[in-house]
Amino acid sequence: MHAFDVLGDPVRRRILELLVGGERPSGAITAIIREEFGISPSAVSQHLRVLRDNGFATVRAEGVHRLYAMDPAPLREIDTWLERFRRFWSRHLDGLATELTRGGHDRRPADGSGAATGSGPDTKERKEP
Amino acid sequence: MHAFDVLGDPVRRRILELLVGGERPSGAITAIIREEFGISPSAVSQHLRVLRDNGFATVRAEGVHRLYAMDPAPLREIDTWLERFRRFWSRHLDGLATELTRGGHDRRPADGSGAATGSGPDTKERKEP
DNA sequence: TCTATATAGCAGCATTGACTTATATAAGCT
DNA sequence: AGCTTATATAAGTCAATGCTGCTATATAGA
Repeated sequence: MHAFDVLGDPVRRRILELLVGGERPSGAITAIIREEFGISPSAVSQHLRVLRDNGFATVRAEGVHRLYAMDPAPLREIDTWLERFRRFWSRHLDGLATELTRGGHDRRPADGSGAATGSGPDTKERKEP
Repeated sequence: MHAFDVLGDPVRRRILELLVGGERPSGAITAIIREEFGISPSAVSQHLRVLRDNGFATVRAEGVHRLYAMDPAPLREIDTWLERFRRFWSRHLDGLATELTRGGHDRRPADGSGAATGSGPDTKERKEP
């Protein structure tokens, strides 16, 4: 599952937001999510699993409780991916306008052979058997 | 469809990467994607639709061609959402360690009543009928 | 040891999403 | 007008995902 897919779910995003404040026991997370989204503890547990399995969170046991903590690694990757687009909104807006108009018309051979500006697909998880 | 769901698909991510270089006709995009992912033109068209419908891209007709361009708005929103997590990896790594340990143990009442650090769910698209 | 609490895992069902194939619309050429 | 190219839409299929309800495991305390 790709990091973006993990973040596609509002419950998982919310859990991460909760973990920004630091470690929390599964039970506390479950209580809040249950109240806000009205889903079962089992469902929450499954979301926690997805977060674990994809490196967004780590767990450690303390007695009966499982303490979840955020692991920023995947978010950081996303941040990196966003980097290439950032020039569209950071810096001066003038620069943006220039980008859009100039790049579009004549810089693209549009024959699809050469490597595109994006220097290659970021992931080829699919097809190409 | 949430912005993260849109980006969950590798084909759509790739298309956006292609659009960073500026406007491109549907045909050119289709050719590249077809080659890299091996999917039909129809499938590509459907991905373009998703990008349009969710504000990631805009189109303008020029003769028979449809020229697609990136619209950075949704990516920017994502960038904003990431903001609250950024302290985990930017700045000095020392700061991170501090965050993790300190926040976890004593700052959380963990009773689920008070508003969490995240000041509320970011989206409640689900449940709560 | 027996019971209660905290949490994870599994089976089954419903929904959603990504493809493919077939068809429609529109521009441009002859 | 009729044909071709470029692109979008419709219908149908299949796999993946999220949820509920049930069950399993483990710690703590009586």
